[in-house]
Amino acid sequence: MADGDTDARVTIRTVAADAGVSVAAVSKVMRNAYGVSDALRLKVEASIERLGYRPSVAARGMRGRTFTLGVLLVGIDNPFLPGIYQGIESVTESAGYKIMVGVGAARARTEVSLIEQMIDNRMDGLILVASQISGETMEHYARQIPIVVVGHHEPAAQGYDTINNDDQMGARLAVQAFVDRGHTDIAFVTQPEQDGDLADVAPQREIGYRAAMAAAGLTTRVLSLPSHGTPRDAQIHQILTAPDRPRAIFCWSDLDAVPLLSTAYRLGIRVPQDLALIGYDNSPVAGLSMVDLTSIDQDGPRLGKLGAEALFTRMNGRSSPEHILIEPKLIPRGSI
Amino acid sequence: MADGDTDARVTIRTVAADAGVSVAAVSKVMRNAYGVSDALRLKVEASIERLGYRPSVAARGMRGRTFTLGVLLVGIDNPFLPGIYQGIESVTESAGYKIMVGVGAARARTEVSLIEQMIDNRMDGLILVASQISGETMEHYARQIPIVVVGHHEPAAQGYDTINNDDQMGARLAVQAFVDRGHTDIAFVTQPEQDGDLADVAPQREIGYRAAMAAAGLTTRVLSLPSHGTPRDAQIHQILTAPDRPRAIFCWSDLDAVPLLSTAYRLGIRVPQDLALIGYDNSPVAGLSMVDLTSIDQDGPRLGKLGAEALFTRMNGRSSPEHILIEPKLIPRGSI
DNA sequence: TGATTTACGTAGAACGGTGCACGAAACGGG
DNA sequence: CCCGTTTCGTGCACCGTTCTACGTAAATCA
Repeated sequence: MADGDTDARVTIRTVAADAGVSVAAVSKVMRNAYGVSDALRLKVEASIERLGYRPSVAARGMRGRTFTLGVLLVGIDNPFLPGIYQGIESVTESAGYKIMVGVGAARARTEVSLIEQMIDNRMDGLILVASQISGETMEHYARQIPIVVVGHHEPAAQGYDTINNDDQMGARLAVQAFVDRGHTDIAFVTQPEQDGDLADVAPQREIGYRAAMAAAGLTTRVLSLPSHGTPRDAQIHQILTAPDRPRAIFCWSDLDAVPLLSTAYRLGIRVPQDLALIGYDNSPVAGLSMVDLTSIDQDGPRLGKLGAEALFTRMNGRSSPEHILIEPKLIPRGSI
Repeated sequence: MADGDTDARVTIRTVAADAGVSVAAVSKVMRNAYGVSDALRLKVEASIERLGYRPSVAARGMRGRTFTLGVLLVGIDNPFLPGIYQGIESVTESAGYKIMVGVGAARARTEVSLIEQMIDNRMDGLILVASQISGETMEHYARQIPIVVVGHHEPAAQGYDTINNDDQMGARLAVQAFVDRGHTDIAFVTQPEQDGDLADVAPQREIGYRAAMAAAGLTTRVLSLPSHGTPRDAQIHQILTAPDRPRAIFCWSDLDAVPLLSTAYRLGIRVPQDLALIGYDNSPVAGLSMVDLTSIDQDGPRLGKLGAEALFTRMNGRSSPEHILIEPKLIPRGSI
């Protein structure tokens, strides 16, 4: 805590005057640049300490780096974000970088505006988590600032990197788990793709589901939960009360799998006897004993860590794209 | 989307040159300041549109306002934050302000550093949600930037505003609900206060609990979940397997009430027959049919909305502090 | 019609930093 | 002892805005 109660901002000039050196000298000490003697450094550091000086990120950003990274999250209530964030933070903290978060609310408009906001704040790099933005738009911004995308597939992207779990494999793991338990009537519940965008995780999981079902010689059945129109709860209710309700459901995300389970419970549908269920993301709720939902874990902390590391190498000049895929894992619980 | 593929940044000078006017004129148009003819405005706006110009927040911050607010959140996995955030956003969005979020990880050190980061980024105001920072430190920063605190009691604060639900009343509602159902053995489960700080919500709820118990002529019993040492799960396990396990528990937050319920379920303790439970925050999980946890709702969206509104009036010059308390509500469910 | 106001547009100095180019010592080799 | 290198520290031109002060032309008033 600064002991002074001075309201006037301490600037680099204040420090320079206090230490009896030039402004440039203080700047050099701050950036520990070349050409500073120990004597000078000590003097300046003493003044900085005494005055409680902090450089203005805004001013600094106009020429050099800000040592701030932007992280864009789809929302704030998505249970798989905390793990990723923590993974990112573990890397950036030790590197002395600060993080500012933008909350996208899953609307492309908002996300674009937040990306621009981050660029305008002169951040040094961006990590976009589960972004809804099109590959083309992304390339556009990637020319202005180093970008890494986590949780969105775009394997052909040139200007930025992508870090993902292998969603197709995750889907195969789920189908396989059902098949192993003798199921044949396995449906896939998903949210509809945004304007035909196969890059999102849900379509990827659907591809994996279809492939696995075909390999097992089973017929596919895809149920969609449109984001507009009837409320999500009603849609889920409809799926569960339909006369041809599937015996097993692989749900694209715990985000919908948990409400699905909750509704089943309310309807008196026994799980797993009447309905077997597998979700995706292995959210904390899935692990509660009264929920006990089998789910595919994609190791969020690892994704975040890899994302941050990729961003750093890119910020340090790498220009060839990097597209990493890690292996998901099935966490078996009582719902199958 | 800008159609050009120019990597060079479009600055105010580019626009000025393109429109054939001075830099100051463009600035005036941007801020719709006084002394701009329609002809000039049109010319400039056309250029802005054509070039896809966006002012640099960083540069702008060096003299005027940035139209950016900082929101500091305790964590990212806390279920009562989304509501508050949404409430804040509903106000700021229509006012044309952008939001940048800082994630504090419930560590005072990190929070302070994020506040400084936000000041250094020249944000126009700050909303701190459930911050752990001491009142004294807060006053210090409040002299540098308008601050509103949500979810932390400091009714005597001079330099900043606080917005809260009435945590003492919330606790009374919980105790009353138990008493109405004939309970007498009612314990309060809480996390220990950080360095004797009574300003936090948990101690406030404890005060309310003690008062309500005294009013009902019952003896209090407070069980603490220390954040260090044994893991949270083990502590909960211990409380539930103790020979003198309470018949009813009022838990300071759903954050702990849900795991409590989960462990009870695993141990075969029947709820509410063997154990009645009330949480706080009415998190989405509490409403799931297999959880069905009674909880105190504090109307997060309203807290957020009031917080943002208070911040705006403060940014517009109000200097007298404002301390708002709203009424919480009990949401009865199957756990009592 | 001349004086005064009003409206518009422009220079140019901030703002708080960075980083290049340069000069002055100090150093060291021949 | 002279001259080329280093090593330090400084002056100054940026970065992209805002905003005050000012000049000029048009409009209003007497």
